[in-house]
Amino acid sequence: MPRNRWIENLRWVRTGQQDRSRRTQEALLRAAAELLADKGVEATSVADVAARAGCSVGSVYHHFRDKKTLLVAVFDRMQEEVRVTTTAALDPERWVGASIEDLLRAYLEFSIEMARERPSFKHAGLAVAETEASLRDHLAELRIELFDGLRGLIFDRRSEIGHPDPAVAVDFVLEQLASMLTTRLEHLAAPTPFSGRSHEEFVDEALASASRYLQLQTTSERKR
Amino acid sequence: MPRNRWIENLRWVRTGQQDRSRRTQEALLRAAAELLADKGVEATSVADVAARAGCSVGSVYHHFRDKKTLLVAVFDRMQEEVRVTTTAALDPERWVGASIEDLLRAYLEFSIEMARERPSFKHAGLAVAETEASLRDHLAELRIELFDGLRGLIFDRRSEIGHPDPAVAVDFVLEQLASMLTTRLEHLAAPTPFSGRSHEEFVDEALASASRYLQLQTTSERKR
DNA sequence: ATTATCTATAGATCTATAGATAATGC
DNA sequence: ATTATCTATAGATCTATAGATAATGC
Repeated sequence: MPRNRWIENLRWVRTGQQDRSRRTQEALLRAAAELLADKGVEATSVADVAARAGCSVGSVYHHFRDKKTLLVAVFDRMQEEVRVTTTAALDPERWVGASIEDLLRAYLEFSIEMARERPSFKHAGLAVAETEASLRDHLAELRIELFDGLRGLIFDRRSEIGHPDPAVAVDFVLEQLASMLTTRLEHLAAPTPFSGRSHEEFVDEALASASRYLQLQTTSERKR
Repeated sequence: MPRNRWIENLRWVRTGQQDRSRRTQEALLRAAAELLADKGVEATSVADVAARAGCSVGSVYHHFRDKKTLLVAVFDRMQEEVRVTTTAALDPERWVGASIEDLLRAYLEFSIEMARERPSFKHAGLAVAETEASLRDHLAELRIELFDGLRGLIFDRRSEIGHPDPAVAVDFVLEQLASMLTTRLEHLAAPTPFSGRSHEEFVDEALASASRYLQLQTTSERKR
């Protein structure tokens, strides 16, 4: 137990002073990330991580105070990458001239792309977050940041929306798309009605659905 | 290792010959189900289960060959209840006179009701299934049975559907609703755009969305 | 007599540490 | 001289079993 509440969430990660140290630490974080993605938190032992990183168990504990600290470090790094990417993606400058449908399509396609590049990224994160409240909170903040940003971009274009209550409708559509992405991209996909179909077909139908529900009007329609 | 492949999936659960035995077995299954729902597979030890059931560790191993056999027994029982309920629910006789919207509403409301009654039912099942392929397969079969049944009932009413490709559209809607239910009813719900709103509001919007996407026509519209 | 239960413990992991050994860079 | 690494192992779990003890019902 830490002596006072000001330091109870401080986790010690040693900052190496030799080149060798940084290489080992990097190897450990990388190995841990891969094993977490493959096998989950419980099945990944410190000895496994050390072996995959090509060093000893003792060395792990030289760099990280305990196992949890190592896991938190892995996930913190992942989260930071996501945060930077999200912030850049949500810059309104990037979306000048885009319609709501363009925004939603970009959201879907980018999410699918990310899942293809790093298959178990999200799964590993959720697994670690399950045992560590502070990470769960960080993850929640990230999600809120993403959805707030998207909601804002869409709301700037609310003249396209014919639905009588745009505030409710936009939230509903975001939840709808996020849920379907989760189902579609999750680690071990169970069979679902649409799982046999291609990502392209999925994106098309998802946009058709959102478009009809929001009652989106194209620019030409609004001009009339 | 079993001696031949014909018995390699046979798991031994002793059938008690005394009343006392059946009571203990019942208590063990019940205790295990509760602990699995609360803490997940890895965090539930055999000693925990024994303690909660009010008996000893040795007794657990009298009834179940090993820990996995106990978990499988717990989940098998859950699955059987689900299967019976699903089969009864999908009987076409029950739905004479129902519209597609009635069917979808019933699906949503029943799912929400179930999750309220037995909060961690599904979560526990998925946790066990993750470590046991045969259960994963059973679970997949159950899902397929549910979706095939629903798809059939809806297709019997396809004259209500205005969407140019009803086969695709029905699959898409089922996936959409199933995904959103998963998001909404999952064990530890993360914050989502729509998570602050009531179940009633959710059901209304989900049906509005499905109805617009499928281009459902009411009976009176079709008569015209 | 048979079946069910309990106590106690062996054996397998896994986390974390202590102490010895090797590499680094001022 | 300092920092990083390794080897070996203590201590904490957890699964599963052996053997003794208690309850059941023919």
